[in-house]
Amino acid sequence: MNLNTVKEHLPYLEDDLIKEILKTSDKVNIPKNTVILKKGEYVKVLPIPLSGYIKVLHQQEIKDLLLYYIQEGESCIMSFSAGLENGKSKVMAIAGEDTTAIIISIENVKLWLKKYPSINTLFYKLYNQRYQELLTTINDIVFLKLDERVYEYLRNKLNVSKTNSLKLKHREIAEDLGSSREVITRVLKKLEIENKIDVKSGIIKIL
Amino acid sequence: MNLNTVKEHLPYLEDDLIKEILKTSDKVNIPKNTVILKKGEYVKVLPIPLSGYIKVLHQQEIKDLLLYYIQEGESCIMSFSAGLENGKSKVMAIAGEDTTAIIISIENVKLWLKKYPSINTLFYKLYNQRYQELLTTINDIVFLKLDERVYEYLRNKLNVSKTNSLKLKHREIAEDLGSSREVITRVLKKLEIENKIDVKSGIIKIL
DNA sequence: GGCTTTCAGTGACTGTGGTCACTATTACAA
DNA sequence: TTGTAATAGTGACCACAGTCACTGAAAGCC
Repeated sequence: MNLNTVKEHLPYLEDDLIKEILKTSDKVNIPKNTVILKKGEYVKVLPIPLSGYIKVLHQQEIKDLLLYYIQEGESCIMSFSAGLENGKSKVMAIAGEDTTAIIISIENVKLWLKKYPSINTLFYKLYNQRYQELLTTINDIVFLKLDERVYEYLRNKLNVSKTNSLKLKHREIAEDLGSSREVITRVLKKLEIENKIDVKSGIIKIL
Repeated sequence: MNLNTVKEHLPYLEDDLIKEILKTSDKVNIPKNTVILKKGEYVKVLPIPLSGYIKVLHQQEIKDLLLYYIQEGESCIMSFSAGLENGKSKVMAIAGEDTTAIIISIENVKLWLKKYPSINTLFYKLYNQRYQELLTTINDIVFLKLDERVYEYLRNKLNVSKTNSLKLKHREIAEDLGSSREVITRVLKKLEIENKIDVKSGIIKIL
């Protein structure tokens, strides 16, 4: 892994900092569906995906709810603040597909915050982005009906996975949206009849 | 307004910074229900309440939805990031009661970020707090039934207003929760029957 | 006092989406 | 190929909460 590869994903950071990140951090492969962080765990590291993406879920006893995706060059900034205060995570993070990521220790981030103030700018940017995404999530939940929510979910997922079709189990969609399988089946059928999506042998396309 | 008064509310900041805040920022009185920031407006100042509180709402065409309160010594950190990037606000801020606040210009904050790195720590703390509150809000919306949501809303409101009873119109509750008046009437009656609250001539107490 | 406006209370009705119970289909391994 | 598990599809049912159309009660004002 060289400087330019990382720079491509993290254009906001200065070279010295990237060098230091490379020196002290590991690059790891995370298979799809690996749990990276559980609710209640102490946050000790910060993963930054270079390929693939990470799903961040709100975790309740019974149901989960997808909050947002962490994509290339981003980071779960929210667990970072938890990390800074030695706090426990309130969310769960799972690899959405096979993902390669840089793993940075919170301790190092603390050092870099002092040495490289530019990192603050990046963090504020990321905070802002996450906040926007959370607002969108709230908006969808409160104001959209389930069929619209499913549609938005599919569009978003297509965007994040950089493909033009999705192979998803109804079960998965239901879990991400905090709904139930049968209902998703119904909704998908409805969307198909309305010519908003196309489903052929389990592969969903948006029209 | 002297250094100690402010220090009391903002214990994380160093004296020099507080002095500079005092020198360059105004203290203003904001009457209840004054709109401080609308959705879509550019964020130019950062209000920090010294007494009273500010309600932050998600604003949709028809309905609003209460996101959280900004209390003494806190700040709407989320509009701050919007401010940093010259962005527009995604939320609406209203004085929840008669409020006194320090008004800091974003331009000054930008300067101070470089001069006083300690402000970053404070901001991360606040970011984290807002994030937690948003998560709680999402949680309540998705997983709680309306009666439980109303109950949590009342408890929270009591906390924020530092009183032990609330004089609220059903209308107001409905607006904050994105529901409708009649439904709130029904729910309050139910909560009363269940001995969770007590309502006497429009004044609500929690039991 | 009466008059008007605002707020609260109530019953009837409805749509959405969650649950249950079951069948049909597909995928895959022995 | 057949058996088994996983996934999808479907109809019946129901609870929650939103809407409508009112009536009743309080509050404010001349």
